[in-house]
Amino acid sequence: MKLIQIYQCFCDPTRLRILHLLTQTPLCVCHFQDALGEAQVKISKHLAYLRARGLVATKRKGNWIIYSLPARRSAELDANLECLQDCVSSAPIFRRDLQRLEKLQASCCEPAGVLALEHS
Amino acid sequence: MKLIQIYQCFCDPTRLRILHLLTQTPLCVCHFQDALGEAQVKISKHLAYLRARGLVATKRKGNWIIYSLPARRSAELDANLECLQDCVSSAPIFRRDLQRLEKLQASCCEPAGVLALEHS
DNA sequence: TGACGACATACGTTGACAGGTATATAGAGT
DNA sequence: ACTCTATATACCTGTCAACGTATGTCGTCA
Repeated sequence: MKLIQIYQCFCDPTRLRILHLLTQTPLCVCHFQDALGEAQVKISKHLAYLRARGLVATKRKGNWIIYSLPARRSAELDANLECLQDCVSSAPIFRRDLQRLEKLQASCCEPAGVLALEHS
Repeated sequence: MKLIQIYQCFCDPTRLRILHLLTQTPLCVCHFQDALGEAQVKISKHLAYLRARGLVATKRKGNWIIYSLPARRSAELDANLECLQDCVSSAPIFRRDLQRLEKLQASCCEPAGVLALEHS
């Protein structure tokens, strides 16, 4: 049951924060590290978890690996991501993540991560 | 984070089926047993799990214990239950659960379970 | 080719949870 | 008081996931 995998991915705070950022823009690992303030291993393993279940897609860009929501998503995933957005928009942790992300914009892997939308 | 608990509850197939039935009507344990075709222990433990996290409420009625969605629900819970409904309405397992439930209606704990809506 | 940076993976530990078997509780009816 | 029925809980086992530490991989650039 595909739905179950979605909920399994959703039931960890770190993964929820990751997915929340991804609904805004594709990102490389170091952006997640900085925006969430978590260790590289932790981020990397949660991303692998999400990837194994098809909730995120990857694309290499030089030294960096850009994570994004998959281009073609199931109706279930779209519905739940939207629902997540609604539930989360007011929560302080998620707002803070977003704010920190915005302050990073051009720092780390340059425009690569944040502007990947236009390039792809 | 309350949201996490919702997703934790949602990430097991049996619990998902239970919640799906509860969006239709309050039910006693034996109704779940029959509709889902699962053992009493299994149902009972998943109900306890849901109850511990506030996703369901209970009410004693003679020999039976009626489970229902809590009267006052958080916005998050409501949103996710609605989303679940949308995702699940076409899935065969869930349809089958509902059909089996309908055939049980007046059998087990009489009107107690299914009609609890009107009594409360 | 060698070093460095970004990211992934192996390994070990710990804790949570799913499932089953067996047993307890609690109300109803006799 | 005893019994029956509905439901819950204790205990055990296996699995999986979270986290940290250490190490591997793979591009890039000199």
